[in-house]
Parts: sequence; C-alpha cells; structure tokens
Amino acid sequence: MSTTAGRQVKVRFAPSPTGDLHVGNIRTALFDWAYARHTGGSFLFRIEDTDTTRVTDEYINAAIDTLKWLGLDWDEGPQVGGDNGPYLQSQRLEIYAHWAAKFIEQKDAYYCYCTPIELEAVREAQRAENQAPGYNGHCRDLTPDQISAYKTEGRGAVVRMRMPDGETTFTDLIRGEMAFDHKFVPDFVLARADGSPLYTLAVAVDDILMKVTHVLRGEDLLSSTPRQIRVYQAMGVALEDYPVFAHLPFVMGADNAKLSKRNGEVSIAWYREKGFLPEAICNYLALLGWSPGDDREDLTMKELCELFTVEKVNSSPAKFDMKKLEAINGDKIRALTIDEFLTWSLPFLIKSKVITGSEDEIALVKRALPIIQERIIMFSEIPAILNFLFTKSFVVEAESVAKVSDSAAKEVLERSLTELEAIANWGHLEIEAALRLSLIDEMGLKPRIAFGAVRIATTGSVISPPLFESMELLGREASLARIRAALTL
RNA sequence: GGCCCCGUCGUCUAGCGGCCUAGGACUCUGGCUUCUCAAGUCAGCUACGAGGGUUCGAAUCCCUUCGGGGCUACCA
Repeated sequence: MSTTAGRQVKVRFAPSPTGDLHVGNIRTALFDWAYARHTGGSFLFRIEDTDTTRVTDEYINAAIDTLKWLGLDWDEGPQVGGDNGPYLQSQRLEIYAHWAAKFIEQKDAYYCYCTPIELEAVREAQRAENQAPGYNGHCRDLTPDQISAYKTEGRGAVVRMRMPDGETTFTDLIRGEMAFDHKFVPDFVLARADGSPLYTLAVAVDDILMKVTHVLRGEDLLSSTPRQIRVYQAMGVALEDYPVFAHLPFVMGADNAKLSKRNGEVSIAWYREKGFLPEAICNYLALLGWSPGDDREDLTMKELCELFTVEKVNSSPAKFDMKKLEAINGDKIRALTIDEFLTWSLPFLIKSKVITGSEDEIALVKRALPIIQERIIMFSEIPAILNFLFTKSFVVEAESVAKVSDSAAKEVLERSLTELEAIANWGHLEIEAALRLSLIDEMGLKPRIAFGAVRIATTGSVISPPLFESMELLGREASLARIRAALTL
C-alpha cells in the first residue's frame, strides 16, 4: 500500500546513541548504506537524541566517528549538512512542538492528565483480566470543566495521539503484508508533560520532513510502525509519500539472547582496537541476515553495494559468530598489499611501544611483514610476534629455557654458532643452507629438534615466524649474540 | 497474560513443489605439506523442531503444536 513510485530513494540510519554503537546498530547502518548505494539513492544519517537523559555528546561523536571509520559515508547528516537539517533531533524541538500543537488542534491528539500511578493501575487491572494492556482512553474526551479541574489540581499533561478504530496495514519489504488491529495499539504519548518530544513523534515527523523513502531498521520497531503511520496520517501525508518499511532481523549473541555487553563483544570500538579491518567487519556483518543468493562470501564494499537488495534479507535472527569474523579478517589481511599492511600495522606497534616509529624501525617492519601476513587474524597480534626484532631486553621465555639448556641443545647451538660465524653473506638462504648441512645432514638431527633450539635461542620462543627469515631480519650480530647467550642458560 | 515476528548442519546461509540420497562458508576431526606456528590442500562429521494434512511428489504450500525472540514506557 505504500509506494516509492517516482521517488529518488533516500534511506536513513537514525540511531539513538545511548552507548557505543554496537554490532547490531552497525549491521543496520550497513544495510541502510548498501541499499542507498545499490539504488543510486542517498543515505541520510540522523541522531535521535530526544532522550536527553541517556544520550550524550560523547556517544554522538563516537557514532559519527565509527561510521566514518567503517567507510559508511552519508549524504545528509551531521558534519556534512544537507537541505533537511538540522540532523540532531535535539535541535529540532520547535518542529516537533509545532506538530504536536497541530495534532491537538486537529483533535488527532489530546492532552492526557493521567498520572503515571493511575496509568500503572489501569494496566495492572487489564493484565489481571488478561486484556491487552494499554491506555484506556480516560482523557480522550474531557469536558472543559474536567480539564480546568485537573489544571487546578496542578497536574501536568502529556500529548497523546488518538488511535481510531480499525487497523493499519502496510507492506514490509522483508516480512510481507502486515496488519495491526488498533485494539492492540492504544493511544500513545507524543510529547512529555514538559513538552519535549518522544521517539514516536520525532521519528515520524523527521522521516516525512526529511523525505525519507525507505526505513530499514531493527525488528524491535516492527510493532511501533502503526503508530508512525498514524502520525503520517495526522500530518496529512499522502499515501504515496509514506516511507516503505523493512524490518531487519536481530543479531543475537552466542547464548541466543539479544546481543549485549554480557554475551560478547558488541562495541565496534573494541573490534577496531583489536585490529579488525572495517571491510572485514562489513563483509561479515553483511552475511548476517543476507546473502547474495549464490555461494559468494568474500565481498568488497563495492561488490556489496552492487549486490545488496532488501528482498534478499532474511527474516530470521542470526547469531554473531566471532570465529567467522576472524576468518574473514584473516583473509582480508592476507589480501592486503605490503604497503597497506604496513599502514594498518604501524599504529599497533607504536601504541604497544614495540617501536617508536623511526625510519629504521619502519623499514625493518616492512621487511618483516611478508613473513607474518599469513599468520595473523588481527593486527593486535603483531606486536607480540615482532617484538623479538626490536626488544632491548631480550630473554628466552621461561617455559622454553629447559629446551635449550640440556646438553643436546647446547651441542646444536655450539655447532650453529660455528657455522653461522662462517657465513659470508647474511641472508636466509645462506643461513638455512649452513644449518641444514651441519645440523641435519652432518649431525643427523631431525629438523624440528635442531631448528627448535636455534629458534628458541634467537626468537625466545618455540613459536615464531619462519626461522631463517627471522634470523636474517634480526641481523648477524644480534643472532650470534643471542645464541651465545643461550649457551649460558 | 495479550499482540506480533521467527524456526535448514554447532554457527552464517543456499533452497522458493520434482535438479535435494539437501549445496557453500566458518568451526571441529583426520590426512597431506612442513623448521615451529600459520597459510595452503584433501577428506570427514553434523541439519530441514514435532505432528497432521494438500499433492503422483514437500525443506519448499496449509493447519496444529513446541521452541526462540520482540513489543506491551512521559525508552528507542
């Protein structure tokens, strides 16, 4: 019943930043963005901060920052402006007040003087009788006398929307034809007693005024859609100008509860700190509740935009799977060029103080990256892996000391030292050739035993990047010095 | 309680009445490769919640049931 005929697509993402943007929010933002880009329409970003007790400037700024970091650029909204601003609802209060007053005047809404206690008592009674809880219409048709009596009493009044008998129907792009009987949609509050707007008012007014054509949002808002449509009606909006709705399924936590801080890492900021690539996060999130229809999974942002349609979005909830995100992130990291990889890696190395950021250090990091690119799943692993190349206080890890201090290991190290000192050109091929000849061929040792001892001595650990390359990077002097030091353990 | 949404491998999904003895990816298990760890590669395990229909034929359509979730605020 609602259409977009002839309208330029405009999709909006309108979070209420009561905390850091989480995985679910971002999945919604991603779908909003991808749909806008897919259709060649525009993407509008609006901050719903009508609940001033819960939304803070810090969260608002973090939300803006997160969207930018992910590469979800918007055409209208904070920082970029647009013809339909302002884009912070807290700056649009007079607009909402105007409409609330108009609705009162049109008798679409009315002042409700019921106190919270009275309202709760009504609901309690309804529940007791197994009826649908909701406003009972007490103040719908107050007489002037009743009103003045309430005023004399000093009672405040909220603005409440009148829900007429009947039903609201609309087509949800994901769920199909929806019908809600107004018996279960009670009169609802548009503005608080202090005049400030509620979500129910602000969201509907803004979507219309900002000319939004598509509302793709979480399914928790599905049952509030009739209320929004009611506001459109009161605003006098023509049917063909209603936005089209699409309610996205939830992203759940591993324990099947709604994703929250308690059952997993939900804050995008956390993933950023851990060293996940924005493109990996988006690629993974895109696969949560959507698929291109074939077996393709590795998608760039561009491909995602090309392939994304709302019709292919699933209606069932999806569980967040960290392992799959990690796998995708690892794949994306491996696909990076060395220069890209370097750019992403340096901040992690500097922040963890493995390097200070000097040119020499950066040059060495760049040489080391090729050998670690296929062994990490996130950038935060890099400092621990490369630390042996830069540390000024090298020590063999405690649990591995025993493995280089027995006589067999000493013999390996003694021999290695002799052979390595004789190498003319300190390259990994020469190092490998020298050690293989002496330790494997001549001493008859198994590679894992022989190289294991050298590995511990030079890198300090039983696990390291490839040994010979590591020694080349470490340099002749440091490598030999560490082997000598190991002989004293 | 009421209203609403949802239900294919452990997880994300493909599937829209015959191509399904159900495909892919991640995880897991085993093999290969191998200087450790990875990466790569091969193989394997495991699913249509249940019960009724409709039909020559159902994962696909209908009903019931069970299970999960949302809403039920002067939150969004």
